[in-house]
Amino acid sequence: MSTQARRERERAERERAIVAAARDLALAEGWDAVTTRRLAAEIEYSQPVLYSHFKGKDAIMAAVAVEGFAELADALAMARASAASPRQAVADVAAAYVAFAEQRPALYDAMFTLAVDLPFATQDVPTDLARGFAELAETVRPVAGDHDLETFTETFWSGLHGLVTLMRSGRLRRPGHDRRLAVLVDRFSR
Amino acid sequence: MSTQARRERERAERERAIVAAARDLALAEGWDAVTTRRLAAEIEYSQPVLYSHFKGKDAIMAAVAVEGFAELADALAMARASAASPRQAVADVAAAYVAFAEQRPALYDAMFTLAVDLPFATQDVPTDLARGFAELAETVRPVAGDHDLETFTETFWSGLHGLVTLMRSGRLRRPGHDRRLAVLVDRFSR
DNA sequence: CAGCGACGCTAGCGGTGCTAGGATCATTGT
DNA sequence: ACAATGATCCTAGCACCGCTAGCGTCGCTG
Repeated sequence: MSTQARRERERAERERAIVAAARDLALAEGWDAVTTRRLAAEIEYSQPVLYSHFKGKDAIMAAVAVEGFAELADALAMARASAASPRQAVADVAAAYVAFAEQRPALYDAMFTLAVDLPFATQDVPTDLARGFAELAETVRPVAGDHDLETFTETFWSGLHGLVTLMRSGRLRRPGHDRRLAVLVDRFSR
Repeated sequence: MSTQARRERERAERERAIVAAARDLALAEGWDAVTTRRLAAEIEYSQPVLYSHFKGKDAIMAAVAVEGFAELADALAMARASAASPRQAVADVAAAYVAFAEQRPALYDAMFTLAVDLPFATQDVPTDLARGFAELAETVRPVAGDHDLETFTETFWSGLHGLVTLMRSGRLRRPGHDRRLAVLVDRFSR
């Protein structure tokens, strides 16, 4: 009976290895470089093994994204906790959000621009994603005025997301980024 | 000598047909359905002909995107011209921007999320794109306060872009969209 | 120890963007 | 008038993609 336990452990370990390999490869060379063949080679198994763990490549990307949600939530929480004032918290959290997206572009893509098939605005959204959103909401709560907090937070989030994606895709030039972020924070700090 | 003129005319016509076919196919079935083979079949030529007109599929998408810039600029200009007040203009232009993205999602994708290789923040940006940006800038000029106008416009644009992309990728629910847009407009109207 | 079931492999399917090479046809020079 | 030249467009194919069918092997169970 213990051999079965070992097999299950090995299987879980292999699943972790798949997600880790996908994540590392995406961070190093972008998602285009993450093919099922390379992934299989990386974990030293054959290609079909991937499909005994995940429904397809999208599901693997979704798993990577879920890991990213936890990291982002942590980063936002840390920025909020160490801010001197509520208004400063907005600026710090915004900066942390943008820094996360800039330092882990592939991770950010998996979370917010690719892999559409993971639950977002439904009932069972990943808890770490909800945590990140809650961090944003608590951050802007003191400056939301009489706006609906959820709506206000979503709009602020959209502003951050727009800045990140437009800059990373070359639609906005790198210099000026700090000023744009400052404008956004200013507009959402009343 | 006139036969050469005819050939050039036919060639230009064929190039227009390629872009039109790509555009129609993308609008009808999304960019995933736009393959070089289907495109070739659509224009009733063989696949390699595409490559005598464009460097690759990305270049075809870029051509479609450039057409889209003209449409967007027109839509924004019309919204701005018919607005009753400067503040109303901000709301109307924002609504026009979002409506454009919602009604022509494939076109919007080509313009702002895919096809990275077209000139954006460089010297020779497509004139229609510059026109669209100028429309945005003139719209927000009365409400920009003492912010740098270009920075202010870019940030407002980012907010719109974020709303559009997050909603279209399922990260934001459809209901609440109007309220989010209202919050954004409110924040950027002083 | 025989039978069975789970597991992971090889091989392959239908598709992608893109290109090499040859055939065809109009234009040009003699 | 005819041959050489050049442009034009097609067939065929390359290397790769995500994904799957089917088989062999190995270990557990009766």
